[in-house]
Amino acid sequence: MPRPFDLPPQYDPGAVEAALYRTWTERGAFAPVPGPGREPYVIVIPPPNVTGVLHMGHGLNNTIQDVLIRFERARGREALWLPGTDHAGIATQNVVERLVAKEGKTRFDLGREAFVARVWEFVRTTGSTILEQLKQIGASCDWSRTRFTLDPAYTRAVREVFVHLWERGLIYRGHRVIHWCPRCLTALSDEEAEFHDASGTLYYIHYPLVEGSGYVTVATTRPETLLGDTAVVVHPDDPRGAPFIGKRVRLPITGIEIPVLADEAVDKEFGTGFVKVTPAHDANDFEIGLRHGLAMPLVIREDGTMGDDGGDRKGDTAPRVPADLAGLDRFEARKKIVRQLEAQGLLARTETHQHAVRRCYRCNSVVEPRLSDQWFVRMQPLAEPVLAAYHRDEFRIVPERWNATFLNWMENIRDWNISRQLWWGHRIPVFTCTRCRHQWADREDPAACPECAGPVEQDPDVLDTWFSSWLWPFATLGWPEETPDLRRYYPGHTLVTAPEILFFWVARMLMAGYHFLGKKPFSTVYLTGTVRDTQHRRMSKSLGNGIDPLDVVRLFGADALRWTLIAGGSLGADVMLDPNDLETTFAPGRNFANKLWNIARFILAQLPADVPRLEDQDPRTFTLADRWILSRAQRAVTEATAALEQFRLDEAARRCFEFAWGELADWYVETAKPRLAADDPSARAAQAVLAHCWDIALRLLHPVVPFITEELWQKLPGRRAGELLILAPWPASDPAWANPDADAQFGAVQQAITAIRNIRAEYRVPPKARLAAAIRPAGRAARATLEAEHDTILRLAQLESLATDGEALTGAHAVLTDGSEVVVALAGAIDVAQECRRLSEDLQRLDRQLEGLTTKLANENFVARAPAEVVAREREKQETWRTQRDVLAAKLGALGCS
RNA sequence: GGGUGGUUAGCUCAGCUGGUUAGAGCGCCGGUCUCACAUACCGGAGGUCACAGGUUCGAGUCCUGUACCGCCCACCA
Repeated sequence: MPRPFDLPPQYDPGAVEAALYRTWTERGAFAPVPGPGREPYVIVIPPPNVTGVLHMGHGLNNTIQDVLIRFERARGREALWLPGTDHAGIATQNVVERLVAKEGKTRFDLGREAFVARVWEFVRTTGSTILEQLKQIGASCDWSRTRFTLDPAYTRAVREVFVHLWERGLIYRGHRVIHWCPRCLTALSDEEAEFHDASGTLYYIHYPLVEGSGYVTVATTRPETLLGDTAVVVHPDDPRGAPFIGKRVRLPITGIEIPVLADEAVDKEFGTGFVKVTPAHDANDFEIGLRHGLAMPLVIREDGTMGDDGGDRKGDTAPRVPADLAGLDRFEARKKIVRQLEAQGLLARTETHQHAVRRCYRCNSVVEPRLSDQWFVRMQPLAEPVLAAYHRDEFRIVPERWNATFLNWMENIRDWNISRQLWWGHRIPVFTCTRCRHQWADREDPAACPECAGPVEQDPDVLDTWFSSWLWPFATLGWPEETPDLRRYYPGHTLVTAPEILFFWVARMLMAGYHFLGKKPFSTVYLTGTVRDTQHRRMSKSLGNGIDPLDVVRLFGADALRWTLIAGGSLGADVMLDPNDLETTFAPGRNFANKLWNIARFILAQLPADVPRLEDQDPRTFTLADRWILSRAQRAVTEATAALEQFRLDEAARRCFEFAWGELADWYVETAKPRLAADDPSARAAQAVLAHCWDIALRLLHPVVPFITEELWQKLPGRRAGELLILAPWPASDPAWANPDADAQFGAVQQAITAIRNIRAEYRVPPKARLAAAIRPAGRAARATLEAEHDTILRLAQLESLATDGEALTGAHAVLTDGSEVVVALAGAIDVAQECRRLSEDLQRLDRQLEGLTTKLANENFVARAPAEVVAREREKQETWRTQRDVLAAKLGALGCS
């Protein structure tokens, strides 16, 4: 007799999630628990920007990490998920600069010290926002170990690393053309200057010869840089160049004379074969300039406006930027110069040109190549140990397809520009004596020059943000101190991140790990996909196609969000979400949570306070359905575990979903209802099986949908007080419960029920009508099963009576795959023609299949070459189908069908 | 230019080492408020697995090529 349900029929995630999360944290459930035989399992979070706001990319990435950490925690590992934030130099400075701009000021108005204080103030007030948001999606990080890349201890690590590299000659001052962002006013690394395809214009410009009347024509996308040209080059083998090499040409606009030189770097196929050389504003031209000892005048200033700005002028000291162009933005100057060229008849022609333009990854400004002095790290010595370790299989990348990309970058690694002309970040610990010019890197701020005791000044620049993030796997654990955490939790295990920071971060962490600790930082790199909209566009704020994960949490619950992200996309694949239809996108997860809620409402109403234990039941009281669902549970555990071990989170989620909803709720619960109402050993057996399987389902599903499962697990009777599902052991796969016979027999029962339901639907039998039916079993075994399950079939197919003794009935027919025959009595309702059509369609389909199969089995090659078990399986199938076919054919004959 | 991924039902995707009648969710059609759940239940329709070759007894699955979409890298200005 079911008790009244004291839970509402709808699950309200908003009412329970916050309290559950509080319980987990209060009980210290996220902290790693050391113990005998417990191996650590460590994930370090990719630290979000301290100014960041949670977006779907974070949602995906962190849900994956949470699933993995909860799985390993349940498996008994000493699981640590270490959280924290990144100071994100440029990004954070930009945010605060914008705030300051609202007050009508620039950072220069405030001055360095006041501005940095302002950033700190901002970070202190808003810096934990994104971590709080992570809590809302259920992230089970050990918050007691939260780190920030500008923490004092972390800063010591960064400084130690810098000085260490300096002492080994791996940091040097490079004088070359680097990427410069004229808006952020800083240098950028190669990785920070991203290529964007652009449709530009290729301008063909005449450079008149100084002597005589001819000219050479160059092609360029950047006419404004001609002010800084110091040569024209042509390939030495290019016959077009021969008459001009060694001659001098006159720059348009300024009239400055420059030489025509030969250089092999020129591509003869492109443009006119003549290339203008602007050594101070183009990395290639810089190389050419070096080879030929050219002057390298800077003609674009740091802010992107035109102007003489020094450079390596050598003997060439004439002003290069005319007064009417000085101070103009480079793109304005381009237009003006083009007009002037046209006016002077020096613009030969223009054509549209597809090319790639580098833009600042933080503000999207077009980057200006610029001759400059910066600090660089020599990367090759750091890369080599990582490559060697890669080839020893010490770590791996999933999905594997990223290996080629990773290797290509590592094998062609370039030195890393680490200095940034910013104020927010780790100040570069390089000091210079203003008296004797001695320069050194120091772990402590020196009071005076160690050489001459003269006054010292520190390098004004800060380090690239990534110069601190690359230490994340060990600096967060206390390195360079030999802390217990460092000993215990390094190396870590799984790193989950987006592929776009494979070079920025992942590769460099590997290099730092091997260089400074001699060991890998993690064993597996899991590269996630990208979250996109239905048009496959990356979700971004600027496109306005983003979905706020917190909106989803509010509308559908954190589990719904997690479900869609995990079950919706496979390993490393992009996840497509529809920002215009949140309902459709997230309903599956919400519906599933609600389903679990209602399964629980039912089960809880069936279970007494002292839940019968499975092992206390007499095995003879187990029904076919009991044996079947226990067998399915065993399979679910095995398959879900295997899938998670292979990082197939989607597969695990779907398998558990099928177990809970498709197998447990749709079939087992339905078969068990009448037994549960009784008070006898069979009822107790059903209760024990139900409780057991439900417990397994909740444990299996917990990593993906932690809130609803914890909430429902708390309601299960018979647990020790205070136990938490998050800390409950992962279910063991007990092979003793595997039962292929039960699988097959229950499958036959399901088929019989479905066949009868099918007939009812086709003949539009009202659901309330109870019909008579008969089954003629195909054999003795089938008879035994169907007779034993008589009551189940009767109830689930809504029958009045069910005969299994071959009683003749008039009605609608179906033949099951084993040849068992089903007849549903439909006295007046039967339309013989319709019946003939239904059955003959079945027969035709079967004949088609049988024909294919017979051909296959008649093929000597197949029988000889296919594995014996495959052949045997096909023979068995043929046997079954023949039986089914014969029964169908006989039935058609009996009905008098043509 | 090099590398790499995708193309399976109207939509979003599974389909792992080639071997049952290619699956799921959503949507759609028909029927049900059946005492856990209408965010549900029952039944159903819907796919020449992008295209063309090839390997094989057998190909959605392996190979080659083509087309389209995407991502990464790259010093043709």
